[in-house]
Amino acid sequence: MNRFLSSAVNRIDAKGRVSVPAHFRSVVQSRGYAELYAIRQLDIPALDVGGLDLLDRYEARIGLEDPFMQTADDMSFFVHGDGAFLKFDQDGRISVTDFIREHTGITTEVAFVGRGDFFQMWEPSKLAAYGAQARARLLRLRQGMKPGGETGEQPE
Amino acid sequence: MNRFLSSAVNRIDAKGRVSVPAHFRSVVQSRGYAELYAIRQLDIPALDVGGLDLLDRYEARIGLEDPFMQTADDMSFFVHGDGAFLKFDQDGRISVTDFIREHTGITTEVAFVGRGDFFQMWEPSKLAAYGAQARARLLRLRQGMKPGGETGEQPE
DNA sequence: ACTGTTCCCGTTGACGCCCATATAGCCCCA
DNA sequence: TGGGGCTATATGGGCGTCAACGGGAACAGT
Repeated sequence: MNRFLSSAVNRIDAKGRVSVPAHFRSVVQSRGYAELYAIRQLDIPALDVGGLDLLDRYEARIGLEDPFMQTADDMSFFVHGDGAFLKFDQDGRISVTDFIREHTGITTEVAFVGRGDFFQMWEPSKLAAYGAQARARLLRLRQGMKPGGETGEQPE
Repeated sequence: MNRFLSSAVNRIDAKGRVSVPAHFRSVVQSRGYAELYAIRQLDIPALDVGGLDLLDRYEARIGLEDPFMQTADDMSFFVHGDGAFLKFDQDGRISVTDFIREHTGITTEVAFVGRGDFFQMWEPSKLAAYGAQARARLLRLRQGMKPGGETGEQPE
């Protein structure tokens, strides 16, 4: 399977390196990503990491904004100017730079979370908190929806 | 028969493995599932396990949302971040990882429950409790009472 | 020269592969 | 029809492989 799926927490060693989960590495390879590109999430202390096609997604988002507005310029600045490339060493590890630490609050451990076409890096406790919120939002959504929808409904 | 039906309880061995019931394995094979996709239920301590079409269904549902809204992000977070692939060993066993244990409370035994197009994994006593509640809800319905009345216990 | 990065090696623990055993159900055959 | 053996399933365990991780040494940039 070549989608980023599931999550894992790995430790950062004394030299500031962390192993990217083996499953994610194989996805990276099967997708033919030569390098990984990381972008800071706007309102969330997480990094989105993926191939260069990750940029396409963000550029599509920018395209929805009025190019004369400040928002579009801010977004463009953010996406194009505030990203970084991550390089694997021979053991499949990347080094956790200040670029990563500042935005995420990561110190000693990194939580990797699959997101389909990309994955995220989190500080584990912040991930847990955010996950609980996301879950609560989905539950509210489900209770507000009419039962008997087709595609996404759980048989219950 | 091509559906996941009936239920069984199997033991987890010292290495953290558990046999998937042979009947379920034959359904898996007849459906041509190469690997199993597992996802945590939102508000119930159980895992839904099925083929890739289960994942496809969820992703199709996500595709209906505006990809830049919170809801789409929450759904992807849930489907991809709270999902995982399970691999059979050659004897038809899967290993019970922390991913499974955390959400379900499974420790020494696993209850497998057929649900038609997928099956579920439960901690046996929680399954029994949930089954009793479900039965009670159905009974109240038949008697013309409102479901979820004051006598109902919360899932635990 | 110093600091940070990259390469390479060793250790440890988890997991997959393979084989063994026990038990229960089934079939065959006398 | 009763008994014996065969088979399939669940389960246990030995062992090799690989991923995560730690650390020494080579290397490069300042």
